[in-house]
Amino acid sequence: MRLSRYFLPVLKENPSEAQIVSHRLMLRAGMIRQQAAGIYSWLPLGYRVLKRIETIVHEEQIRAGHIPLLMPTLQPADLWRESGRYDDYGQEMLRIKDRHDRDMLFGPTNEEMITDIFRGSVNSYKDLPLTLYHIQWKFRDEVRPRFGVMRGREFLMKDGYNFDIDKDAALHAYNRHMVSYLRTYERMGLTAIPMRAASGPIGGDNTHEFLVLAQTGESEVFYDDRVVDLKLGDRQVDYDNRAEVAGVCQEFTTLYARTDETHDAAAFDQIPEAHRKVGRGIEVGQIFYFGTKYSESMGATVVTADGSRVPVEMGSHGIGVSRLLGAIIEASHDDKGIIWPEGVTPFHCGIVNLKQGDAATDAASDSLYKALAAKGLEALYDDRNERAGNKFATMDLIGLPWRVTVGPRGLEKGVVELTSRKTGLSEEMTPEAAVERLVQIYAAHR
RNA sequence: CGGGGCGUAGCGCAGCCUGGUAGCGCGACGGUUUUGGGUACCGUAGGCCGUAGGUUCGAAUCCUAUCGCCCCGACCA
Repeated sequence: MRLSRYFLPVLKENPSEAQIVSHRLMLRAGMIRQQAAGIYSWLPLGYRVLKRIETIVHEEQIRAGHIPLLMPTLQPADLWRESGRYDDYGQEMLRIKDRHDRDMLFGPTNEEMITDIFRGSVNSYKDLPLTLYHIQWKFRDEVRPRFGVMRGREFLMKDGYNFDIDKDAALHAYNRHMVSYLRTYERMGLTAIPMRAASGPIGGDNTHEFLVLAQTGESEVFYDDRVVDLKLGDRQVDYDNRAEVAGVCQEFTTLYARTDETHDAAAFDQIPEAHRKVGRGIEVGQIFYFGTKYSESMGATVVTADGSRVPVEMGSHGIGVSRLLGAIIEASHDDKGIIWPEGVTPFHCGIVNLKQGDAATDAASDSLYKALAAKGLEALYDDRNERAGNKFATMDLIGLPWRVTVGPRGLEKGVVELTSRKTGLSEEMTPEAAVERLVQIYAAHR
């Protein structure tokens, strides 16, 4: 993409309404624009990252054997009356009447609807196990939305629901989600720690929240800091192997890690003092096993091998997709701007043409741009007629992980400069070598 | 929902107390200059001063109401 033809309304100054760093940077980098309290438009740069995150979530869910579908944002109230949550949910649920005076609502979650879909088409144990999920906009009418997309009223969420024949199978689904979530966050360059949590109105007694450590987090967290070093890395997990999946979960949940809701001071004190940490975290996902809470109230049953009919065992699992943008920025930025991890960056690299209008630098920048495209790499080419300082500042602000600088000085020697946003270190090399290096870097993020 | 703050140009703000032709910086646009870290100069455009009502000869300014936004707390898959 040529910057001269793109829509990237960056701001030099901090908008006064934004208090925390991720919100400020998203506004300044031209990623979002607020339309009402807690409701945002996603401008092109923000939309790219959002789509990138969504893609990773999809890929990891599908890898785990889960099946995507798409349910609507608007739901009929009757479904919620059936589960009993229409009255329970309270003011957070946005209630709407249609022209025929029917009660509707903007979905804050989809347990009822997915259960309705399930019971309408699934009757036999032979159709299980089944895990369905979607990535769809939710609306929760928060009393006080804040922190930009971190606590918006409208937000994009992946929510999945497993249907299993018995508790063991359902707990395997729970574990499978934990592993797939760990992979998902790692691909985004995040360390998200599974922490035992409280289940709240959703019910059930088995639940973990995934928290990204950040000073601006809304939850207080207590943990053994050795959990931070746990990594899934390159290992291949067979998602159908119950013991293997359970083993990974065991590995990631044995060390103490809890939010203030479930904190146990006595257990915490058992941790060696050097590893005992209290901090704050951003919740970016949660998994639940809740058994037959919804299947019983809504009549979602299957016929078993012996001919009897039983309510299915269920769980639900969520990832805050739009919130992740804020969480990633909170975890990865400096005083100049955002630092995107390679896995979620809106463009693979930036190209800064230091002397726009100069025949040699224009030609070199242009051919570099095309060479990258030929290798499937998307560059944001700053071809504006601006000062170098302005171009560098823009690139730093929007946080592309790599920048190729093309200038007359370097071209005399036949080189361009490849700079890491994260370390700030630059290396001179031929344009061909720069392309090859970027190809290698991104090979690990395909 | 309780407490506090703020609505004036795209962004950041001054002016309000003490009523009298709406300003500054950045940005945008045109030009000159410049070109390896937000350059300099000249010029131009852009505002029902959130909205409605009131007081007054006269309201961005005083009064009332209302809408919106932000922060703290409470709340929160």
